[in-house]
Amino acid sequence: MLTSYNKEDKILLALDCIIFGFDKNDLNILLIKRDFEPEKGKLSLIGGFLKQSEHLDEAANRILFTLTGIQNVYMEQLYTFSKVDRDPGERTLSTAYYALINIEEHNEQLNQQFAAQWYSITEAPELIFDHNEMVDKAISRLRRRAISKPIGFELLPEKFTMKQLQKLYEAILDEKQDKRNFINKINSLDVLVKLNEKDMTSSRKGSFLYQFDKEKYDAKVRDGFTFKI
Amino acid sequence: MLTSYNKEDKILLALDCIIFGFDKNDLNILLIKRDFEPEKGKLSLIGGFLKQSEHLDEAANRILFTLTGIQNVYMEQLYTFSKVDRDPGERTLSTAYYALINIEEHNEQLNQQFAAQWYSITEAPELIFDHNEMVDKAISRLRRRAISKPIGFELLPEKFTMKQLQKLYEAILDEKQDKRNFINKINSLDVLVKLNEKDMTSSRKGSFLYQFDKEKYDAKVRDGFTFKI
DNA sequence: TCAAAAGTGTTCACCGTACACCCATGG
DNA sequence: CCATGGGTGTACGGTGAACACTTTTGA
Repeated sequence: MLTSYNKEDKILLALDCIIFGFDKNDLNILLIKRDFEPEKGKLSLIGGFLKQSEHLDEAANRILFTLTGIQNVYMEQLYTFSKVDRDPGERTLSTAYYALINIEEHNEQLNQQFAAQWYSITEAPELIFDHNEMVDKAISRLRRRAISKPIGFELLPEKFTMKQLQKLYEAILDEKQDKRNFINKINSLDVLVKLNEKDMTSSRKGSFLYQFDKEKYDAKVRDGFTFKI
Repeated sequence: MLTSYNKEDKILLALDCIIFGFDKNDLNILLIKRDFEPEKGKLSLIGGFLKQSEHLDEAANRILFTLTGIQNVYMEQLYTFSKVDRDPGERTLSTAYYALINIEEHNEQLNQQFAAQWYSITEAPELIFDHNEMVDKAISRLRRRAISKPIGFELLPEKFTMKQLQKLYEAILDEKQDKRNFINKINSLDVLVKLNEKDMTSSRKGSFLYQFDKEKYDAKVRDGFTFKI
């Protein structure tokens, strides 16, 4: 029947995930020690190969789940890397995805069941292949997204303090924020619910907890609102 | 030697180009009537397949050149599309690229040697497969890029009038610009050279021609400047 | 009572936006 | 001399940035 594509080359398509987590002060990424050749023993992003009948988004979720037990998190396709010699083992392309996860919710299972470990992006460990390039691109993308879409909350617990939110944005944007201006800005966006509940772990006075109100945000967006930090 | 990847699936990787041109008032894209199955006779983006030992960027340039005779133009990778049934002929992925070209410089050869034809993006012709989705994504990307990077000039002749530049941005952003504010903004960026030369085709008085000064722009960027329209 | 973090408003400079008239020229 | 598009400046409101003191409470 359809024969027109027969002469074309088929290629191995890998998929690598840049998994971001936020831990009090720093943006972290999840890395594993590669346990097979080539480059066995070196640090690497979490990755795998696309299957014949699989959407890239599905593959990204499958690989993430298989290697970390994590599922149902924010993921977005980043870029497809195709340097001919990027993997010395064999010619592969790799489509990179990045994910945002709440570290607290996933830490235990990660440490116990899997070899994955968190590294601060400020340490910038050396990775195999073109994975450092992937991480750099992911960080830039995250920066641009985080100021124009409410995705930062994916990195925080459900309930968080203003201070935590500020620290998060300072880590993402790599620049200090003015406390009052930051809070004023967040409040003017009017997409958080202030809870009648305080976090008492950080001070005697305690600080109020907030929650992102997705319904309110969606309604405002339908009404022409744009999130902007 | 290295055998660890052997069991993985290999997949056909296509590449499609969204080629933008600007013609007086409208943003156009270059399309061809597909002359092979499946979907023979329908409108399609310009595309081809990635070869085993080829970088995607190279492939994009090769395909563009082969099907249009165009080379050395601005191109950027957009996204990799992977719906399992996106091509009814066979399972393929497609990485989309978009290109910006100066229509005038390329029009003749296009019309004569190739089957490619320009269509206004406002007409939104129906395309095969997921190509409409690709075009939509390319337009959004172009919008975001054009206001933060000086790529719009790629769509204009080397020498252009302020009016042409304004029309271009109106077409890209799909919104009318105020003449004085637009010119003020452009002038405040200070990256154009005003030539001692007028375009006499549009009025009795004639309008001055300008040129983008890439050296000046690069120098300013090194100095912390960011282009912003 | 004191140490430590939480919480809270105002002022000012700058930028984006709205807006209308004169100029130059060829026919 | 007139019709046509080219070219120019200002005033205002809103937004972003700088900035310091009071409150609460557990030890």
